[in-house]
Amino acid sequence: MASLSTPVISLPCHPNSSPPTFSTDLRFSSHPALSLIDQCTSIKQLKQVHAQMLRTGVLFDPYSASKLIAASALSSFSSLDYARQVFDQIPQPNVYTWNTLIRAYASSSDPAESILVFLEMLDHCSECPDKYTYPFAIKAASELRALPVGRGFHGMAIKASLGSDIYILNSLVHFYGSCGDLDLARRVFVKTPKKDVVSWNSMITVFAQGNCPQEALELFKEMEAENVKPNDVTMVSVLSACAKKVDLEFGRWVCSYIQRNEIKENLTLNNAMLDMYVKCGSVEDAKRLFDRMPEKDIVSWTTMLDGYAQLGNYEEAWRVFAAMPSQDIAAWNVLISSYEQSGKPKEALAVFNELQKSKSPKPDEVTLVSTLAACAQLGAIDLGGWIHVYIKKQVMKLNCHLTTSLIDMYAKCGDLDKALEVFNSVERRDVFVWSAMIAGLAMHGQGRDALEFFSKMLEAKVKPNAVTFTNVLCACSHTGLVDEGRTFFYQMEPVYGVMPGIKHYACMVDILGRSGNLDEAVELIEKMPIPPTASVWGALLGACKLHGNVVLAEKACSHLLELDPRNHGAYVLLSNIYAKTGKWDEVSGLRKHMRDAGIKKEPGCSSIEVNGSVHEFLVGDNSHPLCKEIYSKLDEMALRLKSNGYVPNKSHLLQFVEEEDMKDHALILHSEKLAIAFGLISLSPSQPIHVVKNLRVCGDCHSVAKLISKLYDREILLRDRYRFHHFREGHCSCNDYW
DNA sequence: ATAGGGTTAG
Repeated sequence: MASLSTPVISLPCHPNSSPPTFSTDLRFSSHPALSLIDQCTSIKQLKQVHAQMLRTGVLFDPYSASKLIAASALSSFSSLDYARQVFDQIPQPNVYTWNTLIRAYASSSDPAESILVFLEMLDHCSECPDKYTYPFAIKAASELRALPVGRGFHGMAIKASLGSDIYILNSLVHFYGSCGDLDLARRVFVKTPKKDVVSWNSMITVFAQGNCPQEALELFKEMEAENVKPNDVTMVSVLSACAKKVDLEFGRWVCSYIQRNEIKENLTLNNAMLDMYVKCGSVEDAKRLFDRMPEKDIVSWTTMLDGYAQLGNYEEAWRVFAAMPSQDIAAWNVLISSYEQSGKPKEALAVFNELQKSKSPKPDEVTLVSTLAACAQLGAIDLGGWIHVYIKKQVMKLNCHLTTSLIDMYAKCGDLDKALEVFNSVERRDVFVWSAMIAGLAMHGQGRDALEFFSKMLEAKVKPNAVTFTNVLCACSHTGLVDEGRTFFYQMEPVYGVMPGIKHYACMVDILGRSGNLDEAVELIEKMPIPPTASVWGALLGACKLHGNVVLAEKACSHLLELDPRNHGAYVLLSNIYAKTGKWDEVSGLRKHMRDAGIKKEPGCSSIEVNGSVHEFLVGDNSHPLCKEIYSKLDEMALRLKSNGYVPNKSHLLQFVEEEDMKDHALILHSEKLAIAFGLISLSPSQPIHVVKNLRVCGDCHSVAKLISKLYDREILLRDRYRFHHFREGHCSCNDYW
């Protein structure tokens, strides 16, 4: 195509002067090819127009060429690569042509290319970037969240005397906001001399998306006071702020404001209203609006679907799913993630299976993140590993979200080595990747390694957040690292600027209490700047139980029951304390109250994955198809245990268990024992037995598992609500500290 | 003659 650099066909009415200038040649602007560009509906048609433009020489007019490039770059049927080819055929692209390409890349999936084209332009274009170039280039920097790059553009614009162009200033507000620097965004906004409605919209959007919904709403009021008339875009951001604040009352007011002020209701605005209603929990308001919307798209349907799913109304959610015009991957994702997040991981996996069967749409990264989280909950390592292979096969790039999910899944499924392998294999590690790895080590009782990773994280200049500290303190608690825990806790705010939240306090009470520093734990609770929650008193109660402190346990129980009146464990424990101390009136009073209020124990449930399917067992369960075999295995286990000197352990001073549970019979039927028996039957001797329990493992089951691991020479991995127990040769990885 | 800002899933 070398001949294309000089036209082979002479141009119609082309001036004879050389070199030719193509700038504002109106003879081309009415060329029939130009109106054809807008009518193209396929790449084939576009190529025909392209050929015609080449033949007639119209392509060498920069304005016409820009139109072709814009059509190639922005239409759904074309590709930017094609636009780039067109661009490379233009002998002397002018600033318009460059701008068109920079603009197209800025809003493409590869905004970095926009920056590269900008740099190319500096080298190859005789004209300087102008007031149109900067907003596009800044947009690319926003997409990339490339703070230094955008700051560079800001400086260049000022040098080019474009520093007070309102278009550039508005783009900069948006840019600094999307880089997370709300302060710089605000400074540009404040310094904008004649703010237009877009200036206000940009700043309101920055606040709404930057987790400052209150500031967004205040700025909206300020805008009103300044008599700037808001438009539909303003209202979309204001509604998004209401949704973030979960402020239904103000959200409803905004909807009536829109009608009173005759702001035109387009599809996007209606969708934002829908989203606000759904996020504020009023699916009824959403439904009323949905029914009167003149136009609906996939976003409207997905928002309704989300609304029902979030409220746990799956019947209605599935109805919406079936009724929507097409089920894109986002719709599937809503179902999978809402099941996963509401503690229904089996249902989440069932939906994922359906999706696999339906062949299309293809799972995306969000699907895999939610599905991996469901695998992690269930301990379903076979499916989790399958997804890992799937990611590799699809040559999907492991971004930080997926990396975090894989590490979390492998750690929670008991394969810490695989988790470390994933961690070591990636280049980019953000704070969530590091935190997940620290949590993984912590739950496997490797507290010292967890702290080692924490210091490596600091060396890598990754700033720890509240989640990191929860995991670090958790590591200290599981390994009994009291001094380290105390140090980190008191360094959080002054050294790392992370305010200790309720979880950190609960963790710290746990660390102190568990290690016997009950007085210090109580002192910490008394000095808390935020009111203690049930989890804080629960941690203290657990410590009292461990150290047999009846007086403090009674105090912790009454606080706990005040905050969580349906806490079964606290009632049982309190009534056992009363029984031990002879306060029989209190005992019967408590028992009556529990009966009347219908306070029941959360049933213990253990699951085990065998050959890719998950089997669940409840206490004394006899619903499994292999029930007979399981129970005869249990009898055999009981015999072997007894002949090895095992005596059921039922004599703690403070127990969370009720009288009826204390018989040998009930103990042997605890769900984890059923699952272990099933594992012994159905897995080969070399396969470790992975069991996941929803509650904390009881002391008796813990000693039984230790003995079984020795007597049957099997590895047992038991994950309870708080951590892992890795039983091997009669020992547990928790060293009986849990 | 041309071009800047907004909503939905972790």
